[in-house]
Amino acid sequence: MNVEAGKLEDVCEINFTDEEAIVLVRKSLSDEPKIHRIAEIFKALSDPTRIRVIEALSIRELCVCDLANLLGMTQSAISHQLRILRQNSILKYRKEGRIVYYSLDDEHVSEILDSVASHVSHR
Amino acid sequence: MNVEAGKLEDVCEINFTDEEAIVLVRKSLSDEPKIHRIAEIFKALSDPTRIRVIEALSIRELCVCDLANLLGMTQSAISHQLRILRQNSILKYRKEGRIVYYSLDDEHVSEILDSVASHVSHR
DNA sequence: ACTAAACATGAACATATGCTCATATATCAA
DNA sequence: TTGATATATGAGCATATGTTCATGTTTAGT
Repeated sequence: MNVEAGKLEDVCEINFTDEEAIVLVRKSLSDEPKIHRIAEIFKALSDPTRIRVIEALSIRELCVCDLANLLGMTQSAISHQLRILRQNSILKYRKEGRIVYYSLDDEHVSEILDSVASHVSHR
Repeated sequence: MNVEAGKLEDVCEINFTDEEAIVLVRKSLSDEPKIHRIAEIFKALSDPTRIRVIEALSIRELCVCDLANLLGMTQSAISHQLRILRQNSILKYRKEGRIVYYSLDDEHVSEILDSVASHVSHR
């Protein structure tokens, strides 16, 4: 089919909603880069291991070793996941000698997680 | 390596943070089913197409046909994505003859999206 | 009853994801 | 300097994801 997004051709034969309204909705959509950035953030939060990491770090900062210990995973696995969270500005870190301490970069993230957690709860 | 999650063995040779604190953090983590459910919700929100759908439906309800038209995608592709959002209680729908109108199941979702959108913006 | 329209869904395929394993880098201790 | 520790990262592999294509289901119109 491959309809271009900008043209508003008929996909179905009959247009049930008025075209004006659809044009309005289209204008309200975020631009592509922003849409992708938003999806990326959600993707960074879409893994159980990474949720556990965030929950843990919302209590206190922890080093990689402690996180691996706490979650019963290898240092390598945790380190890979930390990189994803770091790259999405969800975590920050500080080095103290050989030890790297991770913590939440922003309380905002904690709020978003709580928000989804409560969404999950009352259903 | 394969350390068990419940045991708190040493992953690194030295335990830098006190064990008491780690035990406390562990207790504060959500249970496994809830963690997975939370990750699932985030996963449902982790695709650009689905973000566009949600943004559109946050303005007004739309039928599958309109959504396909609006986003320049095939009816099949949209339908598959709608199923994922439906199954995660993010969308609801009502039938009117052959037409199926989709809308947000909960304004909560819209708030979460806005929250992440603003998180993305000021960086 | 028959045809067509609106939507749903299973199979297939290309790509992405998360872990393991091996190894690299950086820092501390002796 | 040498060896050990804490962390990071690339390659590889099994599994998951998003789209297309073909087809099924339901409803409207004639």
